[in-house]
Amino acid sequence: MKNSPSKSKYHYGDLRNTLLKVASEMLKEGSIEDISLRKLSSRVGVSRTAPYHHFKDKHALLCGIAEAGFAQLDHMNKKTFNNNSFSMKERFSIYIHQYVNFAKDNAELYELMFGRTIWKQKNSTQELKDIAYPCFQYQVDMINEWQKLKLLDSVNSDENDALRVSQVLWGTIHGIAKLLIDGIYTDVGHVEEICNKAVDIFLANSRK
Amino acid sequence: MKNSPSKSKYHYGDLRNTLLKVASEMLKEGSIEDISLRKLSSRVGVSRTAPYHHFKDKHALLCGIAEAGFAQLDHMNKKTFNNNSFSMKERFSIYIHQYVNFAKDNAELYELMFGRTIWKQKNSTQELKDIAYPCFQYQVDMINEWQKLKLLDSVNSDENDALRVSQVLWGTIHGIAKLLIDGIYTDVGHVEEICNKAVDIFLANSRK
DNA sequence: ATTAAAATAAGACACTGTCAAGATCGTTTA
DNA sequence: TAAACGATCTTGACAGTGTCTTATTTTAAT
Repeated sequence: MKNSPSKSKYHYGDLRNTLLKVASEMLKEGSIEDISLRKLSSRVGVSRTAPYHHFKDKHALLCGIAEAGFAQLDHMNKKTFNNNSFSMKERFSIYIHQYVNFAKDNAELYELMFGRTIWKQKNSTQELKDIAYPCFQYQVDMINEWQKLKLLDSVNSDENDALRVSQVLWGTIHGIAKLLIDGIYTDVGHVEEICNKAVDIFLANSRK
Repeated sequence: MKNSPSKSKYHYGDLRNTLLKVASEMLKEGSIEDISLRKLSSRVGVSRTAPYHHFKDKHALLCGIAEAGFAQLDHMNKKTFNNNSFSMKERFSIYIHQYVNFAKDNAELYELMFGRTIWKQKNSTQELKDIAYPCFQYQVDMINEWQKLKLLDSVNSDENDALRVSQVLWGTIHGIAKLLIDGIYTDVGHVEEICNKAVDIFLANSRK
């Protein structure tokens, strides 16, 4: 009876992925705080402690959700950066808008990916780091390229300058995103204009 | 016996302020999540439900702590902006550095002031709004002034431009602060350099 | 002095994460 | 085939949380 996986009911099947999937759904419906292992378990139709056979603890499960988010974000960035139908200047603008909109449209997921819940405590899963760090790095690489193309300002005498610009730029888009999704910028309506302004400021020195 | 306030023990004295004070201490020792009403109460030496006569709920107490933070931040900003011993350009730079360092040195307090714990849910205390909103506004006002002085870029044709620059700048310093205190920028050592870079970028158009 | 109000406490409830001990299944081994 | 084993799932239990309700005590006001 190898072809009837749902016969026994005791062994769920692919519980790990089901938990991740349903938890992601819950994240879209409500906030991170609303996710409890007990509610998740009961929704999946399994006992409260069943998840502990697939995740070390709740924290590890949250890391698992964030992983998928980083894969998505990374893919999006790469697609944009390598899209030859736009000029580099356009791609830079698209990158900014896309990043902020990703955060806006997936607020709770973004909060999970870049929030203190995961990173503050040092117990971030190794699997998560393996996906997140390259994603971080790719953004730095993009900015390095844009600097080489003189699209972004760079001080050649300082070898750390590229890194500094990266850090400030990332800070900017991350900050805008955070102020939006945390409800401090109350009007979500002018996101595009805010992003346009950010693009202008960072491109300021490259417009002749 | 009106002059011996600590005689009865049943009526604490100024429990409200004591709770705020001790809770602030706990915030400096650990993280926000470590603050529970029960631990706080027992530390103050009072029953678990006593705080409910001075705060509607835990959320209101946290708002109370944040209030003091906003007062402190607002005072700091005003002091800097009105310090005639520095040029306006210097004051701008000091503002940036001071803001980020405030966040870095009071990480948990900053998290409370600008984090989702307070703002995401719409039940922020009116008292908090009355302190926070003017604090927000003062920063916009500063930036407006700097734009009028041509220190920061401004497009006169667009009346919303000043607001947009404000939003991007605030996003930048908020984002840098957040990436630092949430543990995503792992090296806190280069804060000053990052801030310097941010200053450079925003002042780019004003240096002739 | 009596009464009202304010402040504190204790009990209870529904949640939470997670540990320990048993139950059941599929797979491997002898 | 039978037995053993490990992976998976369940139930029970514990400590912790915020907060509601009810009772007690103190202070203030009349």
